[in-house]
Formats: sequence, C-alpha cells, structure tokens
Amino acid sequence: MSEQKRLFLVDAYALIFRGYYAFIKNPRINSKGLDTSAIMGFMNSLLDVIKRERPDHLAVCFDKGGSVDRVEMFSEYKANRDATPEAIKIAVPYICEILKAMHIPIMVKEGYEADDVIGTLAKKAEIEGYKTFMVTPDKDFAQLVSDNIFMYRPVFGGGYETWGIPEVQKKFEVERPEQVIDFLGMMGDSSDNIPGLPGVGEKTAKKFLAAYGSMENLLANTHELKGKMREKVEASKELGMLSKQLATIMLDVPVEFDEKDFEMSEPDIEAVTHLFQELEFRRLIDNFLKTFTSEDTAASNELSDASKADNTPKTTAKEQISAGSGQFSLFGGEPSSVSKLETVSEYTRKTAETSSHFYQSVASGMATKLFIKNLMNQTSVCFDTETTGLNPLTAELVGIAFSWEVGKGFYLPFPENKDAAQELIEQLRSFFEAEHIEKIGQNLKYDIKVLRKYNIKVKGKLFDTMLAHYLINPDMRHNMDVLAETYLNYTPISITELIGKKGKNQLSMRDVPLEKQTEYAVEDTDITLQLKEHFTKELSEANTQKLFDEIEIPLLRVLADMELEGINLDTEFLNSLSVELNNDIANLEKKIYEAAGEEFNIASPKQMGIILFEKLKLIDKPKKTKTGQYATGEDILSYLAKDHEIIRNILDYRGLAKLKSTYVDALPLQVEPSTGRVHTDYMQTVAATGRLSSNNPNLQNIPIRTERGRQVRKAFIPRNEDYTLLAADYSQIELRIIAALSEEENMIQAFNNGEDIHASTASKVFNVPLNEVTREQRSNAKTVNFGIIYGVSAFGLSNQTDLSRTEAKELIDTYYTTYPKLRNYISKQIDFARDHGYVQTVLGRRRYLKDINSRNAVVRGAAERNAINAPIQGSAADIIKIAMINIHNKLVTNNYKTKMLLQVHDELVFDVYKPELETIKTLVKTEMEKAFKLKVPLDVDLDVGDNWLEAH
DNA sequence: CACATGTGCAA
DNA sequence: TATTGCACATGTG
Repeated sequence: MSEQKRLFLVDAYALIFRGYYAFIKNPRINSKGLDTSAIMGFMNSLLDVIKRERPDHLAVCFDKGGSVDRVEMFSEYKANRDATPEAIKIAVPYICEILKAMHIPIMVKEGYEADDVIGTLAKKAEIEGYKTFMVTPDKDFAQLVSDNIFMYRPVFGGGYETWGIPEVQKKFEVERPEQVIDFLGMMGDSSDNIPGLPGVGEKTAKKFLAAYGSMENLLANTHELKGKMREKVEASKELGMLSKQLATIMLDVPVEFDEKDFEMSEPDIEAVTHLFQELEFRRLIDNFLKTFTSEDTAASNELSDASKADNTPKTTAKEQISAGSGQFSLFGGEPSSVSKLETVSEYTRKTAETSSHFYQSVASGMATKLFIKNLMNQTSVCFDTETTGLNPLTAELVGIAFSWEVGKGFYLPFPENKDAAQELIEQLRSFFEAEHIEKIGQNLKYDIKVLRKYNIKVKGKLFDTMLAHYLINPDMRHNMDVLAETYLNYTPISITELIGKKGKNQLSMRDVPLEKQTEYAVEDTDITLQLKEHFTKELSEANTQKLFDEIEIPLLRVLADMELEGINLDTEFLNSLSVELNNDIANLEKKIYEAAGEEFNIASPKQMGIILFEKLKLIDKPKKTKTGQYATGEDILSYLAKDHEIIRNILDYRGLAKLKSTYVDALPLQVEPSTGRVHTDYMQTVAATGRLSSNNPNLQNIPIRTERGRQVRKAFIPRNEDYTLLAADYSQIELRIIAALSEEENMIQAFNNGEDIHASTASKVFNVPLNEVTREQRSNAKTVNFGIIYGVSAFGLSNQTDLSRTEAKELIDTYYTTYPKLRNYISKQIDFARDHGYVQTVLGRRRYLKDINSRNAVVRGAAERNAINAPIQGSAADIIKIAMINIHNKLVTNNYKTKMLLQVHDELVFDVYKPELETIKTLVKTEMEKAFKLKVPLDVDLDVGDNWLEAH
C-alpha cells in the first residue's frame, strides 16, 4: 500500500438508523428512562471503524432540513417516510456532543442531504490526492465510487466490505459506477419515494442498462421495446428523467475541504468518558479507552481473523462414540493447551472475576459411573439436552450438558444406537428423578418433553431462566443469546455457527465434532447457571418469586403433559370439507372475474385494490394503507357490500379461502405421524400480559363465529368411543375482574344476581327495563364493555358500531356515569403506572410501561391503554393458570384417565373418560371457580359433546 | 430462501 | 384512533 492519505466520511443518519433498528427488539433504556439505542448503535459503529482502520482524516456528515432542491423537483420526495422515531431525535444532540468531545469534525449544510455533502467532499479530496472511504450502508453511494473513492459498508452480522469499482460493476452489472444513477432512476427507490419507471424492477433495470447504458439512451430508443413495457416506458419519460435527477448525488454543495480540519486528533478522553458515564455506557467506555490508548490494534484484528480459520481435523461425535461410548468430554482444561480454545479461556476469565471460581482442569476419560456419583452429590445442577431436532416427539438425544459450578461443566455424548442411548439414560434416571436435586435450565419444557420420550420424569425443584426473565420483563425477548448479552456481557456460540442456517445444508447436531458440541452445550449450561444468580435476585426484588415458584414453574410441567398428549383430529371430515369449499370457491371466483371483466389474483390485495378502485371505481376516495396501496380489508369492503354484488362475492371468497388454507387444509398436515394426533406448542413467555400463546398449529384461533367456520371444530374429537370432550369456560372473566378490582357496586350487583352483563349494562345506560333491552342496545353495550377493557376512545367505538362519533362519546359518558368507580379505577391505574413505571396483576405479575410519561400523545396513549388492559388480561391469565395447575394435580394424583388437552385463554378442553364424566365435571367447575377469590364470583360454563363444536 | 405486508382468525 | 396473539398468500430482495 502507498502512503496515500485516507479520508473517512461517515453518513451519520444512516448509521444512527441502523444502530437504532439493531436494538429494536430490546431497546437500550438507561435508568433515567432514556432510550439510548440509537446513540449506542452509532458509537459502536464509529469506534469500530476507527479501531479497524485508524483513519488519519475523518468527518461525520449530517442532513439538515432535507434536500431543498429535490423537494422542489418532486414534492413527494421522501414524503412516504414515517416520522423519525423519538429515540433518534433525542440521539442526535448527544451524538454531536460526543463527536465534539472526540474532536471529530461534524459536516452539515442546511438544505442538503448528507449524501451530497459526502459526495462533494469526496470529489474535492480526490483532487487533493486522497483515498476517500464513505462509511454508509446506503447503496446509492455506489454512483460515486472511483479509483480513489470507495464505499465502506457495514454488513449484517458484523464486519465491513469495501466497494471499489470492480465490486460496483459486479453488484449492479454496470460498466461505470455513474450508471448506478440510471439504475436507481429506472427501478426507483421506495424508501426515498423515488418513483422510477413503472413496471421496472431490479431485473429489468439491469437488462436496460446492459442494452442502452443510460436512462437517456433508453428513452431515446423506446421504439425497440415491446408490448406493454413499451407503452409504460413511453408514457413515463418525464418520470424517468425526474427519477434519475432525484437519484443523483449533488457534487456542488458549498462546503470547503480544508485538510487540516479533518485530521484526526487526540480526543478529550475525560469529556467523552463523562458523557458515556452519563448515558450509562459501561461497555462503550472500555471500548473507547481501548481504541484510543492501545498501541497495536492491527495485531488484534489479525488475531481475530486468524482465529476464524479452523484447521483442526474434524473428529465427529460418531467416531468418538464408537471409540468408547459413555465417556463424557470436558469443557475446560488449561488455557495454554490449544489456540482454538482461546475464546473459551477468555470467556472463563471473565466469569472468574465475578464468581471467584477459577478455571480448573479435570482429568478426562473419567468413567460415566464416577461422574454420576459426583452428580448425585450436588444439590443444584444446570442441564441442557442436545438433540437431533426441534420436535421433542421425534428428537433423539445427542448429548446432555451439566454444570453446577460457574466456569466448569461436563458433556455426556449419546450413542446413535437407540438401545445404547436408552441404557445410558437409565444410568441418569436417579439424577433426573431425584427430588432433592434442583434442576436448572433454559426452556425446561423442551428438555422435559424430550426426556419423557425416554420414559424419564424430571422431578425435584426447577428453575427456568427463560421463565424467570419473562416475569422480570415480559416485554423483552428471552432467548439465551440475548440474556447472555444483556446480563453477562457475553456472546455465546450461536447455533447457526454450529449447524448452519436452516435449509438443505443444515447439519444435525450429531454431525458436529464432539469438541464443538461440548463447547457449545457446556457454555449454555454455564451461562444458564450464571443467569440464575442474576434472576433469583431480580425475582425477589420485584416480589415475583412466589408467582415464579407457584405458578409458572408448576405450569411448565402441566403444559408439557398437555402438549405430549395432543388431540385427536378427524382428518377425513376435514378432507370432505375441503372438497366442498373448493367447489364454492371456484364458483365465486368465476362470478368475481365476470364482474371485474378480467381474471386477477383475488388473494392479492394489490391487484384487488387496482381492480376495485381504479378499474371499477367503486368509491371516489379510496382509503390507502401506510405503504400507499388501496386498503381492501373487511371493514372497508363491508360498507360497499350492500351496493355491489362483486364485493359480497369477494368477502365470501376471502372467508372461504381463509378457512380452507389456514384450517381445513393445514390442520391435517399437522398431525404428528408418530402419535396420530395434533400437538400444539404452548409458548409461556411470549404474551406480555401473561397469557399463553399457541403454535404449530395455533389451536387458540379455531373459528367459531360463522356457521361455515365453526364446522372446523367438528374435526376435534375424543381419542375413542370411550371418551368424550368437555369444554369449560369462564363466563365474562375479564369484566368480572374489572368490576372486582374497581369495586364498582353497580356492576358487582349485576354479576351477583347472575344477570346477562351486557343486557344489564344496556338497561342501565339506555335507561330501559332489563326485559325491554333491544338487540342493538345490548350489542352496543357489549361493545363498550369490551372497549373499556381495551381503553376505548370515542373514535374507536364509533368505528366498531353504527354510532357516530358524537353518539359514541355520549355513550361512553353515560357509561361512566352508570359505573362511576370504573372511571376512578382507570385513572388510578394510570397514576400508578406513572409513579412506579409498571402495573401489575392480582398475583403481582408486572408489566413495565416505559412510555407512560412520554411527551408524545400517541405513544403515551398506547401505554395508558396497556396500563388498563394488562392487569385485566393478565389477572385472567393468572387465574386460569392456577386452575390448570390444580386440576392437573388432581387428575394425576387420582389416576384419572381423563386428560386436559387445550387452553384457549378462558377455556379448558378435556378428553374425558366417560365413566369419570360426572366426577370430572364437578372437579373442573369447582377448581376453576375457586382458583382465585375476587369480590365477584367466578362462573364456569360446562359443555360436553362428541366433538369440540358440540361441546359448546 | 428470508422477510415485509395485508388480511383475518381467536379470546 | 381498542388488547393479546399466530398464520396464511403475495410480493420483493
């Protein structure tokens, strides 16, 4: 390399946005409630660039006031952008201050975009003999690439790629980088709202460029094009030229390139550290100090690259096992041993600091029996099963990892031979079934289900880190990688690193070399063990220990049983339903095509919108979705249904197509061949309110409201003729909870009297005797009752009913006059949330509401609705969870043949052994009604039938 | 093949 | 401009 001077120009907003969205699932919020995601993301990238490249000249470029020229050319330019997120607006002043303290120049010119500033500076620097690197992910910059100007582009998953002329040529299939402008002009750019040529996407644009070289040349030769494409392009010549102009980065921004202004100099370390401290960026301080004080960073880069190369010969687990099955391998050993262990030794050092346990080497090749003897002496052990797949019904054990001391662990590989594997697991039976040994794990439901297939029941106290974290902060994600990063500041080996992305080439865990299996599996148990320490403390600080030990942990075993049990499905019935639907759908399709005058894809909202609103012009001012398409949702179309047969047919078509694809055809495919039943997976840590969710398949949204839809329920049947289905559901549990918590006497009375609550509400609100309430009145009252639970507005209510906005508002006012304490309760909840930052359920399940004091009314409003809804929905979830645990206990201890199969938020479904029916009916009703004592009685309806529809 | 979008099913 | 979810088909990269 020459000694050519190097200038780095950073596209600030691009990196800020990128940083912000990188944290979107788990925003970084500091103790003052400030969302620091954008600042942290940006600073991480900036330091990363400095550390890697050691630029001698550097500047950060911002936009200010948007591009005056482009908006003048095209008023819609960037008009489709969502409002900048609050966290980013807040971030900018902080970032500027940090840059000042770092003595890094900030370049900004009112009325110009950063692109233009960067472009102009890069060209000027080129004249001065610089090599310029434009630090941005934005591909538009490719147009500026030359022999001396490069893109330095962060890539997903870390690292950077440098785009010079060859890269741009390859990427865009152009000869010269300037042609990128033509390329963008032709295909448009939806993020900047550059229109482009209609019907031209990436593929066509590349084709045109290869043939014509430029937009101008294409437009001059449109006669060579064919058919529809010719028409469209010829009609859009102006649009094409405009698009090209919009995509062109300007090179005449009035800024000077004075090289000494751009020279890197020593940062004001104290000022930067102070700012980082204020923002609570502990890791960044370390990172910053390392970047600016360490002598040789290039060396460490080489090391990290070099460590990626893995030249160790691969020994597969299979080979190891055949060499001596039943041996376990060790995680650990002296760090001096092999270079490959470098990452491991570093990791152990880190944990050693906080745990006082140091890395220990243990003799390898210890006999399994000796290991188990050791295991049985522990009081608390973390374990994790490694298996051949994700389906616990078919997954085979590949190995099990164990840890009981931080920084140490063991891995026991399993033989592929089934008898041999069973023999090995038998040796561990005493451990898993030991009541006195606490078992720790991450997502134990999975491990418990896998082991159950080997006829092993996991007994003793449990601690599940995923469940613990769910109670600590239900709104976050709870996978182990995130938890390790958040709480231990450590990035574990990812499963993708081990077995690759899913697809044809994905490996099975069995194909991973034993050494890697060990490292990965034991790392997980080690981390889980450490997380437990954290979470135990946090659970007790939040007063949720009891909820954890008495609800979520016991429920985990209940759910494991329900999932393993599965439910019987009448697939023949569904298949015949599918044939019927097919006929009806085909008939509707024909009618719709006739009315539309052409064939199109009815399932495509895009095509449908164009047909309805451009071709048939059914409305003057069609509503559009946020992406600019016509909205064709049910709520919109149903207004038009009475005037247009095509709309009625479309609505019918959609209903039937949905039914067929989502339920009738999909469910039979979900029958597990090994059991002949459908096994859903209940997610215990997904819903922020404490509810369960159901997946693969979702059995919590089986249709019931329409006649056609509810037929699907006929397919859910008892296991055989000796059994019948029992459905038990809480009547109005959420309204009972809000009545009880608010102590609203008028509503409590109605429940005490066993009245129909919606009719009762209607009678009070519309001031008519109970027996004279009309259907419409009851229906409106019902809507308000539900609306209250969700935090309704007059607008929302009028949307859901036939009422006008004014009428809706009046109704809400009268409602609150009728139930005055309800309004009180609502404001008390909001106040509580403002003061404490969270709300809670009857069992103390918390939901944190960081936006409750936001200055943005929309954001705050959403938080306020959550403050009302979360305790209600969550308390209902708490209550049914108690009932499930108690019912399950009784079913098991009394050896009933009856099994609990499904939970649908306020309903439980059982496969009842007919001779037990009367006993079970009483048992279920009693346990559900006494699960939690409120100031309002709980009421449970029971129904029995030979399928799920009859049981309603 | 992965992801976003629009739509629609349940409590 | 109503809460919590999951999943389908289409369209795009």
